[in-house]
Amino acid sequence: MQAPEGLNSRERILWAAATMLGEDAGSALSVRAVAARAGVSTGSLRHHFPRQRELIDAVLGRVYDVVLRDDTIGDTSVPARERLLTSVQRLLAPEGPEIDAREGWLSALDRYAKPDATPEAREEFLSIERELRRRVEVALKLLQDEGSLPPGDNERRARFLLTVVNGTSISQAFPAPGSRLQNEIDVLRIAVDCVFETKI
Amino acid sequence: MQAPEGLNSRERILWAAATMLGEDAGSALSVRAVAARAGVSTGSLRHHFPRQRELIDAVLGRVYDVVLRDDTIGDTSVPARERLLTSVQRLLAPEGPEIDAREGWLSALDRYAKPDATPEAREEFLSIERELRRRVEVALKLLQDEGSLPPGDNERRARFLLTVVNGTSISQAFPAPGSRLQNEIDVLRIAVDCVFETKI
DNA sequence: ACCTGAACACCGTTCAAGT
DNA sequence: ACCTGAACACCGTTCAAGT
Repeated sequence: MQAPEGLNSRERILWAAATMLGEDAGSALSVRAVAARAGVSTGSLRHHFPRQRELIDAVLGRVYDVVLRDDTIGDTSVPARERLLTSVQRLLAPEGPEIDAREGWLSALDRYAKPDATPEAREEFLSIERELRRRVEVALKLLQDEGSLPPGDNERRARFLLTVVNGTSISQAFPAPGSRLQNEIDVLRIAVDCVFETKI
Repeated sequence: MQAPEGLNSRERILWAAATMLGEDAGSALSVRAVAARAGVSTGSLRHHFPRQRELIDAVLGRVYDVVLRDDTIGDTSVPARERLLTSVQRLLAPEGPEIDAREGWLSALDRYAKPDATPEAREEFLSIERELRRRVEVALKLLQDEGSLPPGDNERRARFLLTVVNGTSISQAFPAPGSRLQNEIDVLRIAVDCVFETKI
């Protein structure tokens, strides 16, 4: 596979990395692999993205922009609590054609949580987490500006909510007998209530 | 540093790996580093531990034999909130200088979350989770009987707290730059506050 | 069986050199 | 500014060869 013509190097690199994210779990975003698919040298890649993490952050930022574009966090006809709940639920199971099940949080976890995972894989996981936390924080700020959420430390709140999402994803990974989905939504609801009701 | 004499190669390797776990997070367990400290060749290391994961599993298995026992949940001289916090913290990170909960959790996830994991392995993971949830529930009941915790659904509370613990363990597994431990305790504290302050 | 060390195929990063 | 490709210092794994 080769990058489409008419794109500058930076765009070709991002395109190459994005296509590789969609492929099977084994294909990590190595400098050489991305550079080859983009049709540029490793040096050029490094010129645009001095560290590997910057490349990964850039491509994930773009991918998540597409996936989470239609966020209904601003729909004031729905109670703020429900909107936040929907928002964090979405982090748990991203939908849409660009991201199939492989790219979901669970597979990311499965892919990166191995003891012998490379430091690069861990970096990639961390940048996904950063991106998600950023989005939760944006949602919280919106609700706060709107007056629906009491003033508080949104960075701390976001960290808390994302931790609960993480924990819920483990429950998803190991479905227990019984109505698991219900349990998971229930736990998320507790966390959202916590954000609204306790002083954080 | 060099491995103590009078140990066979396998033991020297495990000793070397164990000492490296105790050092700062940056020092990964690379084949060459462990072999060098153990005073053996990489080939010898590979003879005893054909894959890197087997080495890591082996050293963690040994290290995890040292686990917590004394639970101070009943010590009424300490505020109930602090006792619950300590209790759930303990689930997360069994203490001791040589223990690294991070790697332990990772290897657990790897063992049980793989697609080709046996049903027995998943069952084992689920039973560990059940056991932990049971412990949390017992702690909650104790605090409730004592009058420190408002009446509520302890089963639901326990499920919530364990989910947070799970999520926190992911954060531990992928330590972000900054004071990670502080952040994790902070998140647990929010969850414990939530249990005490909101109606669950 | 146990051990050696070279070799292989990767990795991220750096850098002198070109345009 | 943008790009090249070699070089450096790592990785885990394999393997013919020794004892």
